[in-house]
Amino acid sequence: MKKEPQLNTSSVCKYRMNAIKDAMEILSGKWKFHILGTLLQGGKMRFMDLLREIDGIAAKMLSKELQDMEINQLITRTVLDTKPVTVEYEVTEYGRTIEPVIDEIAKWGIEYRKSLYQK
Amino acid sequence: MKKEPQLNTSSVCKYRMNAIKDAMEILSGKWKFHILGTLLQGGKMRFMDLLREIDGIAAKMLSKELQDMEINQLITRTVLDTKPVTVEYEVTEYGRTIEPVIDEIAKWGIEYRKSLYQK
DNA sequence: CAGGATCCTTTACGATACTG
DNA sequence: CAGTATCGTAAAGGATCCTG
Repeated sequence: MKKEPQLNTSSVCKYRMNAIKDAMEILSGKWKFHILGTLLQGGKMRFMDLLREIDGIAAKMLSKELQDMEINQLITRTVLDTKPVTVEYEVTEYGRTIEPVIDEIAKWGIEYRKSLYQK
Repeated sequence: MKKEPQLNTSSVCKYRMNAIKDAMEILSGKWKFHILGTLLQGGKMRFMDLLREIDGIAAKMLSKELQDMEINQLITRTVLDTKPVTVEYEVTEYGRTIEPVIDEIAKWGIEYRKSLYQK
């Protein structure tokens, strides 16, 4: 009796799985995709704009997430010399590379919502 | 002088953003994508298999995330009548609809890793 | 306006030990 | 093997007040 050739899933796709893990290190959290999505389609936005747009987020969380994303170069933060100050947030070119991911999530989310109403 | 027609970003894309929010309600957390990705390419897998595959996860977390995902019908849990018991986890057809999302995350993660080494 | 500081509650997450 | 129980830390999340 022949033994099945063992398909070693352990090593074959570790690379891919580590990539997912690394990606989630940057992108995890309830709000990152939401903020990024909002910013991607809103262009330059101010703190208050984001706070209004993003339903349910607290100022503290928004502030913290924005800082994270600035550190990771996904967005830029620009302070304009007005009175009172204006601060603009914008997605960087690098941040834009996440757009396909967000598109897929949005697509899935839309279908998911549909399935909820069908039940 | 003509005034630009105001593109009302507030309402136009609320739908999409809510979809993202809903999706993240189901998929957020450090491990969901990782577990799902592992299970997608490993087929039927047992608890210990997953624990070994998924680097860094604790049994408690794995157990909890699996329960969540079972409730949300992303995976099935099958108990086989052996001694000691065998439990198999498998992605449902519905769970498979998340594959494109995971593919995009993996793709992005791979590029992200590359960019790390270039610095 | 754009937030930080403070206080408090609730989840998320993790390590270790134990059970059917 | 497939988990649960227990305990502890760290973040998430909310409310209110404060500052340049």
